[in-house]
Amino acid sequence: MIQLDYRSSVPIYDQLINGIIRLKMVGAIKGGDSLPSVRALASQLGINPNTVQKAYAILEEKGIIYSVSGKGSFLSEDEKSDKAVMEISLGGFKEAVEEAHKRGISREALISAIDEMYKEEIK
Amino acid sequence: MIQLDYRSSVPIYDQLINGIIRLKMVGAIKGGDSLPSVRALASQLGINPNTVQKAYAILEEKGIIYSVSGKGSFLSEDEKSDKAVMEISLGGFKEAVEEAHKRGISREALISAIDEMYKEEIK
Amino acid sequence: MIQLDYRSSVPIYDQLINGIIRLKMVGAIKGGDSLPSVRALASQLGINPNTVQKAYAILEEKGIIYSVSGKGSFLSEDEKSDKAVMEISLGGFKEAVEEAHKRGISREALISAIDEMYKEEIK
Amino acid sequence: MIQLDYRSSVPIYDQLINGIIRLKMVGAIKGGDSLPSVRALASQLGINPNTVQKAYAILEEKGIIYSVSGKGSFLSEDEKSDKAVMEISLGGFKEAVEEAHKRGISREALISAIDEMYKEEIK
DNA sequence: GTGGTCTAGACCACA
DNA sequence: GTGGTCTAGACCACA
Repeated sequence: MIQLDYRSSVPIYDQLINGIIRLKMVGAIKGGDSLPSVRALASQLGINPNTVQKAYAILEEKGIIYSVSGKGSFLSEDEKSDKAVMEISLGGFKEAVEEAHKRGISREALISAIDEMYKEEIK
Repeated sequence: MIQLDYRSSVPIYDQLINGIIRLKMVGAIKGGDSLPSVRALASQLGINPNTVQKAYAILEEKGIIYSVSGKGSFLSEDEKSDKAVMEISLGGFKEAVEEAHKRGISREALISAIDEMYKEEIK
Repeated sequence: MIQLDYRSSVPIYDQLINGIIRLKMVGAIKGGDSLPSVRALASQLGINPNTVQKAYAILEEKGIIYSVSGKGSFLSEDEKSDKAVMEISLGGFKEAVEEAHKRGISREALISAIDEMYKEEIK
Repeated sequence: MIQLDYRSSVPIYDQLINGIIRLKMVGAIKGGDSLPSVRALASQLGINPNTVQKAYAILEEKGIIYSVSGKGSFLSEDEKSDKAVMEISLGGFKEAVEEAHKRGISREALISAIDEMYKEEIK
């Protein structure tokens, strides 16, 4: 299930993208699986179909899913998809590292922050 | 000096905040130092005074700077300030770690990404 | 045999039309030959008979095939058919050339692109 | 100026993308130039701002333009942009060549079609 | 039913 | 004013 945070400044379509990528990363869904239809997911989450459409379109453009008109949307199975998923997953993290680096935070400080968080199972 | 990227999707006022925090982190400025006036900084960077004002207001709210009417703005000296600086600096990073963790990315994968980036001096 | 790509954004009925035209272009089928019945082709390809019907209707409209009630569908034999086949085959290509020309791409750039692709046996 | 064909099956946002790329290819606009605002272009063309927004978003994603909130949209100046423009420009043409190849049309037939069209200055 | 496109119109952050 | 997001709702081709 995808959990949306309407109060977040992160756009809903981005949260959707993240949610689907997360489901793939943790193995809840895999290549070839069909995704809920645009309308079904929209009504299930209580959001507008256009918003789901936007998320699906971006995922398709990245090669992570493919959509067939009149049939539905499916998770891609090829390598390219896995690579794209990994890239996006690490993308946000890398940006954060870059930002931290710009602020003069040392490699060690970052690693100890990670250790601390993983030790407490995050938060 | 603060370098702005007008093409970035990061708001200018956020870039300003980041810039001032960075200057403090790397020791270029320290507690008690005076900051340029809103107008001076705005004209120096060629941006709108409102934007500088917004950045200063947020920094003041966090306790990182303080303003004295008719005198100007100054970097705070107390511990609270240092903590706030560190918190903001690490804040975005921690969120990214949490997101990565949710996606099932291992601690090791994150650290190796950091190592790779610091080795190449970021990017 | 006609190979369908269900993931393609090109409609199935268009792929069918392309497939039949290709078979004629390469000489695998020729004027007078009978085509599989709508139902037979549909079941063989695992698609909806409506889709095959649509493809046949368009081919008939162009004069490339003709249907005889109770007998089936056949490839036309007259010149008009050959011309239509060529026209359809080159149609999309000519549009692309026109578009490229509008964009200021030179004749030479187009030809070198073709050479490159044919050298690598396309893609 | 960008000419739209509402009867075409090519989506309006794609026609917009093509139009802007064409203007860049022929040198009518160049790196650094500002584009009309989303709203201005929409009202000028008599279409919905969302449609222009979609075109701009895609162009930005390809690195061909960049948008600054509150400022406007601008043509990128870097090499990457030029490469993307060329790629998209030739992209449609290459697809057409591939399609023609699948249909068994020879390299020579394609080239003679090009020659014919360029001789008559297209159409 | 399914994805894709488009309009009309609102609201927000930013400059 | 400017880009960006989102909703509500319509219409289309396709299967």
